[in-house]
Formats: sequence, structure tokens, C-alpha cells
Amino acid sequence: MENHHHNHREFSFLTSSGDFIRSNNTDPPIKEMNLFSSSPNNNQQEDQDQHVNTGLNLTCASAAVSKLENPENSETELMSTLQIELRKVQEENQNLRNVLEQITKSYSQLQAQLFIALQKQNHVDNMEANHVMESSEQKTMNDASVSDGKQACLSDHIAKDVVECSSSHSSKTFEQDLTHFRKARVSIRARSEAPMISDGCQWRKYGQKMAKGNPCPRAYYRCTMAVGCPVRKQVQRCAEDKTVLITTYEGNHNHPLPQAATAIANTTSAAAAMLLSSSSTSSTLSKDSAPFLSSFPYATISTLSSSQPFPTITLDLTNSHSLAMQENRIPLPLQHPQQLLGVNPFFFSQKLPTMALPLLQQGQRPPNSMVESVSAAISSDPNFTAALAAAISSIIGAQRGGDDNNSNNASVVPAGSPQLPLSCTTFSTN
DNA sequence: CGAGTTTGACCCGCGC
DNA sequence: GCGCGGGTCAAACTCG
Repeated sequence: MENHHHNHREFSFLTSSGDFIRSNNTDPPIKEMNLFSSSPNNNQQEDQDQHVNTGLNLTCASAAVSKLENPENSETELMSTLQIELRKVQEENQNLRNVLEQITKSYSQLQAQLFIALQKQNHVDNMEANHVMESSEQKTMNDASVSDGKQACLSDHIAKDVVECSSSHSSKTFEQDLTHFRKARVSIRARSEAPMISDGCQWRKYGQKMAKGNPCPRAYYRCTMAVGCPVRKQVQRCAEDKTVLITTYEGNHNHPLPQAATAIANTTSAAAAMLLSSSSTSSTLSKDSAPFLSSFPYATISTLSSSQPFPTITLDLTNSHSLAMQENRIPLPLQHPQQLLGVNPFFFSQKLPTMALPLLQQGQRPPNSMVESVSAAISSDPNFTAALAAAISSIIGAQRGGDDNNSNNASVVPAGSPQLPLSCTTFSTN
């Protein structure tokens, strides 16, 4: 029933009063905004426009100043207010840069680890094959020994790299890291009345069990978009709050993904990468060991335990704790929806579900129940979560030199995250 | 009839 | 070795 609300979408941006500027058919669509662009703008007007696009109220507030034509005192006050606001925005921007830096770093580390692990495995396989050959054909062995010798040299070199790269790790912990690399899970909490979320992939239920400590059954699904796709997911309602649906993803897709499934796949990949990055450098997982996660308002970390044998990162989209965080951090009247929703303005400025707009137009201050409704609508909306992920991936893509030539592929993207090869899971809600 | 779901049986790891 | 719990299998069942 509520799905048809999702059929009609439009871009929306915030003014300083909390109003929305909604694009119509005559306005050119704004597809992407880059808060991290370090390249200087040649055109000042362009610069100003970019500030409007961020939805961070800078230019909108300036416009308000010129409109009002206040006396000097008011202007001074407004200027100081704007300066304070600007500082906050710069601070936020810096935080986001730090997050991005960590994600990029994690990606590089994981890519290097994967490469090394694969080469190491190849080395073992080659050694075994060589051993078999030694006991079988003498002549073939003589021929093969030349090429194997080359491979051995290469593998020795790689093995040396392994030692150097994991100098702070024993080989055992390195193997454990590899196990976690394969088994890392991303758990997403979202409020949803639906029994199961649809996330752009096709799933087949293959089991259901009653889990200990939870009256609600846990359902097991496997991806059926391709034969042999190893991706699994578990769906279970939260024992404490049955309106919260917990979806846990594990594994990497071995097939192209529909565009709708790609966006959150990148997000969960990034989350898994962050988790694995922190777990590879620290035996215990905490926000202290992964300080960049403190900037991610949704993320909480599960530590390794007997009940959770694999490292799991939880992306909490239920917003309850985020609300508290935001209210503590920004003791201003709740005039910006992103404050109400506990959403980073960077994410919020991308795109919003149309269904949420009527509730927040004209600078209304929504009542608490409305806040809950809107936050639930947003956290359960596929386009919002998709926009969130798209924002992350676009920034990562830009950081990597804009070499992503797949962006023009309309409906299908290659298997595996283009940014992070580790985990290509998907998520959105009905 | 094929695809998806249900559900009891089974497997496996872990702690005692 | 045994029991427990998580996860998977597969036959039976349902549905379009």
C-alpha cells in the first residue's frame, strides 16, 4: 500500500528555516554534491551555488540577510551567527573527511591483504602440485621446475611482504584475520512492519529457527540471483522492540547486482571494511580502536563473543540513540529536520522520500510523534538508504581519481563492490 | 508444474 | 561423551 508513495520522487533541499526547496520539472536535476572538493572554484557564482547544493544553509542564510535589509546591528548579529554556523559546517566537513580517509585507508589495507592471501594460497597450491609432479614424471618435473622456480621466487617475495605487512601479527592472527575477512557480518537495524525487507536482491528462505532469548523466530535466506551465490542473510525481530527488524548479511555476491541493490551494498561493504580494518589492528573491537566510527552516527560495534563467533558491525537506522546524540550535541531549537532525525546533514542533503515532505514543509516544527513517523519513514525508505550509500560511494570514487567507468552502466553493476571487494551486501526496506 | 515456504531432522562447534 | 544452540538440508507442502 505504501509503496506507491515511493513511485514519485523529487529532490529536496533545506533552507535555513527548515523549509524545503523542491525541484520541479523546469529546474535541472541536481544529482550529486561534493562536500569534499578541494579544487578551487574558478567562478564565484559557482562557489555560491555549490553551497546552496550542500543544503547546509550558508547561501540561503545570506540571501535572507540581503532580503531583510536590517540595520547594522542586526547585520552584525547575523554575520556572527553565520560565522558560527560556518565554523560548525567546517568542523562537520573535517569530520567527514576523516571518515572518508579511514574508509579509503581500510579499503587499501584490505585489498592488499586479499592480494597477499591469494598469492600465498597460490604459493601453497604450486608447492603441492610440484610435490605431486616430483613423484610422478621425471621429465615433466625438469621442465616444470624452471617455471616453478620463478614462481617460488615470486612467492618468496610475497611471503616476505606478508611478514613485513603483518609485522605486528603472528601468522596465526593473520589467518584469523582472513577468516574474519570471509565471515564478517553487517547487521542492519531498521523499524519495519514488514516481515522481511526487500533489498533489490532475490532471496530464498531455507530455514527458520527459534533463537535463544528471543520469542521471535530467526529466518534464514540465501541469494538466488545467481547459482551458487554464497550470500546469506538472517532476519529477526528485536526481542526488546518488536518493531525493529534486524537483518544480518554475510558473504559476497558472485554476480552482477541491480542498481537498486548496489547502493547499500557499498554501504555495508564500507561498514564491514571498517570493522575488519579495526579488527585487524586490534584484538578487541571498540570505538576506541576504531575512532572513525564515532563520526558515524548509526554505527555500533559488536565485540567478539561466544554468542557472536564472527565480527559483526551493526548499522542502527532506528534513530533512537541518534536523537539523543544530536540533542546533546546541538542545543539549538529543532528547526532542521536532520537534527530531528539524527542524520548527518551530508547524508540528508542528498535526497528524501517524497512521502516525508508534507510533514516538514513550511518550517513547521513537527511534534514528537511526527518526528518518529518521519524518522521511521526515512529509515525504512529504500531511496534514502540508497542515497546514503550513493553519497559514500561517489565520494570514494572521487577520492580514487574518478576512474570508475561503470557509473554509466544503467541497470547492472559488476559483482562485488566497485569500491570494496570484501562484502557486497544489499539493504533497503519495502 | 515450477518456484517458494515450512518444518523436522541433521550436522557441527563449543562448553562442561 | 553429552547436551545445547546455531546453521543447513531436504521432503512435504502451498500457491499462482
